[in-house]
Amino acid sequence: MRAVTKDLSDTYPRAIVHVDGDAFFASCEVAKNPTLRGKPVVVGGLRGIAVALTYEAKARGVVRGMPVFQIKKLCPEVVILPGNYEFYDQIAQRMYAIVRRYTSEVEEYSIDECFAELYDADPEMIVRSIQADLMAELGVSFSVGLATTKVLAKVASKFKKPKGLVCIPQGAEAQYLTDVSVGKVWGIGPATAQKLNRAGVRTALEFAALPEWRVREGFAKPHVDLWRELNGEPVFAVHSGKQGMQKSIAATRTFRPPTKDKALVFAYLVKNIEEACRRARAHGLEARHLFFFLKSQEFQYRRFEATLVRHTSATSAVVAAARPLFERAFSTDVLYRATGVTLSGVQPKIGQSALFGDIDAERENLVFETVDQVGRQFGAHTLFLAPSLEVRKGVTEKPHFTLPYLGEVR
DNA sequence: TCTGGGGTCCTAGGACCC
DNA sequence: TCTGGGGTCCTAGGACCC
Repeated sequence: MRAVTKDLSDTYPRAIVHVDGDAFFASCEVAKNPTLRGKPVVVGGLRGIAVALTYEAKARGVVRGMPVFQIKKLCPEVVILPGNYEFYDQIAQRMYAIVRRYTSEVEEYSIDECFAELYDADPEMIVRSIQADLMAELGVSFSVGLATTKVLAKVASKFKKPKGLVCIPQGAEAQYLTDVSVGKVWGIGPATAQKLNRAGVRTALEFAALPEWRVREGFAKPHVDLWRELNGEPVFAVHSGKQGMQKSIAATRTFRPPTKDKALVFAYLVKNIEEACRRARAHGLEARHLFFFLKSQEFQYRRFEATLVRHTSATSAVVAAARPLFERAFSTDVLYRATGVTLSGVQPKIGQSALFGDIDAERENLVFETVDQVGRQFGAHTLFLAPSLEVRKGVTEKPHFTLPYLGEVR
């Protein structure tokens, strides 16, 4: 224990916190349904593989990415749940709000993580309090790390999961980095880990101990930045507010089997556009640029982009921009396996007054507000554009009717 | 694993200009 | 122009993260 009278500005010239959910999706399910507590619980995602699992499931040998049928064989008593991202997002919003009670500098890094910067005299006491509040109010446990940089705070929060509370004051870095393999450091992926291993660097401490000139000579800027952060020099800022704003919205889908059918490929593309626009509207965002790609069975990409006539989140406007590009892009002798779309140049939707006079925009907005309302009431994608009908074979037929800007709708 | 889906950032190299 | 050395802007794609 350090003497309580010690001046903490020496130990934390900057106090960066990282808060990280423990088995987050699975924990949320347990918080919602307490009878699951203590049981092996798995949240399954696409195509029936585990995307999150409780520590009880982990203890029985279940791992992320394991197919559901295999999990059931391994552990018949396991509870498998489909996953409810909207609910997890609600818990995440409450998590951010709790951390904001202690500082306004909060970066919403992902659905189960945030960074924050503290300016208090005793940051170690504050992080204990944050962690206790999260546990008490959400019923979900978080691991919390405190250090002098973002990269070190990440090391700290990961150091003792679950329910870990690890503080790395200035000067104590080495003891925490010595057992961390270099590939586990935030920002070092497989390619760089391999390169470092070939150079004889295996742990985070060995990387941090390299002389600066070697790092600058052998690596690009991102890894020089990491090296500096591991050595306690703050490079990465905590991005709160506008800086943290989302810059693009993407929707991509691989289809099986791959196809040469032009109408079908276009239908998938329209479906992706619908999805991206729906999410943009849900977040009150509008986009200025459209990017899309067609991906062949050989993983060759053809990319296209267009600037939209104005900032918009109207599906019809985006489809209208995409259609002529698609017509030119599509090749009849290529086998396609996926399409994807990205809306970029994203900004919050401007108010009615600023749009005053733009009748087209007003009407489009109105139409899609209706679409979203119907979606909320009857399930997303109850209404959709006629071209994407191709991908909905097998869906029960509904009476169809026509709406302005949407064309034929079912 | 024969290769999911949603994001961000950086860099190498070509085109173009002086 | 038989051609040196820059800047700048753009794009394709790599690398990484959750």
